Amino acid sequence: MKISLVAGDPAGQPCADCAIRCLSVCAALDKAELRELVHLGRRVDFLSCETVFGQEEMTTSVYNLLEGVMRLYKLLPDGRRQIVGFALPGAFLGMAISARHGFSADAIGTVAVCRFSKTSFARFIEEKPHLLRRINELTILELSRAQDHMVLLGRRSAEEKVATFLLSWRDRLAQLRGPENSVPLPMSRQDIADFLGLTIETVSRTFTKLERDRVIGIQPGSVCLLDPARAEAMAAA
Amino acid sequence: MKISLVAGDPAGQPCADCAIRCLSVCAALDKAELRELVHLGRRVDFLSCETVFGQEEMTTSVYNLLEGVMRLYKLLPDGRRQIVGFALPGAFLGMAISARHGFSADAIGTVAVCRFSKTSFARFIEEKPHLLRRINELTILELSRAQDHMVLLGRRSAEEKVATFLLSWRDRLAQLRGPENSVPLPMSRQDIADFLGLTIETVSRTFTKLERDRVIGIQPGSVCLLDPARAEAMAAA
DNA sequence: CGGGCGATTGACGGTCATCAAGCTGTGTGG
DNA sequence: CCACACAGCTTGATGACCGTCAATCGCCCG
Repeated sequence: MKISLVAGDPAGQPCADCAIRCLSVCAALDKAELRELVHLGRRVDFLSCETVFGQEEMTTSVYNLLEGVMRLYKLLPDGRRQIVGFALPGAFLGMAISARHGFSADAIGTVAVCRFSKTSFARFIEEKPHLLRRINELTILELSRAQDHMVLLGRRSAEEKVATFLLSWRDRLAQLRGPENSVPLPMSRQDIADFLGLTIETVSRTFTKLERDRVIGIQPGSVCLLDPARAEAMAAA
Repeated sequence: MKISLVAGDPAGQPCADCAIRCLSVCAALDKAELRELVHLGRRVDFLSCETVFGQEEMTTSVYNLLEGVMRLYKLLPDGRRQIVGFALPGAFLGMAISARHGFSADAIGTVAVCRFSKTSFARFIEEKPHLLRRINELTILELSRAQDHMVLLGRRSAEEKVATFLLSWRDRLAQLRGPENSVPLPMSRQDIADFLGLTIETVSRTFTKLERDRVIGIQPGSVCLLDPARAEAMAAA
């Protein structure tokens, strides 16, 4: 299952005809700036489950996600995992105050990123308020998603969690590929569980319950939203 | 219970000798810029439990918290509440992409803020990359706190939640007022419960359990960390 | 003294985690 | 072509943790 949109030629003009430019941080740049940026960044590909960067590693690079989906997660010392988000093409990752990454990021399916050295990107950014503003906007958007997710984790039942997840994942995909009632789920049940603060068994049971109630249809690698209205009602806003 | 640090004279020079300037977004500004900013902002005071801004209200202003503590929370249609954070002096609130606030903010105890009209502040910010960078840093810090909190909400037990909360709240206060084993808790048990994704009863029971175990001492309006090491162990990193 | 609010404590039950078994689809090798 | 293995997912039985409901306490203030 690939969520990918085709990105620019890895060799030739990575930026000029980059398919996700309009979504990404680069949307803020003009042609001259893009030409400058080409020399700083480098396309890197990752296979499924490979780690792009790990929690506590030094933050040497920043990343622009071109194709694929990534899971961003934090681990507790005893191995419990919380996925703090899924990244889609256009996401800008690796910005951190501290010298070390606060979470790990790895590929769900194959992934392509544009990697920049943190220092050269920081130099590039200086005195480019429009780019800074764009980065700030993305950060605020991420923060707002995080706040929504706190409500989900702290105050919603298992059923509400699953319904909310399916709807908001559908909406995020719709922004990339247009509206669609079939919702691809490239991540595993375990990933979904670790995102929603549940166990894999509860996620599985809730999926089958939603299917019995004719709210969704379960297919390998995706679900179909048969009754979006009921799903919205279950999500309880 | 007041966490306040004295802020500048509301009449005279609100910025020049503002006690929290070094903590706030204004730390990025030089004297000339501060003089300019004085005319844009206006000090506003709030009584306990008054609302500074509400979820879904238009974002007409941005706020710099000068004194006091605020709770930031989201409500579900059925009234369930999740507190997404507590704001301390130096916090910069009200930045949002959307035209409406994503959460409500109200005063815990008396509060003083510096209020700016969003549009005039936006104009002031233009072409001030150093200020923009400072705002971005605060946003990233907030995002990082949100991610930590997602782990707490999704993957920690009640006891771990409470222990983690007490330690991290102590650490935040320490940044303002210096280290201290007595931890003021200006917020109610209900606030703590809604922050930790628990009920008030569970919070109360967990507090008394920690007291029985000689980890904390409970006083009206604060707790004393008797055994910080044990607390750290219970928090499980 | 009485009212009221916040916090605490207790009894009980439900939701979801845990443990364990079975299922399904895919790839592999005989 | 089929047996087998394996991983991911589903299903079932059981119980713990924490939510719910209710009573009580402590304190402040009128």
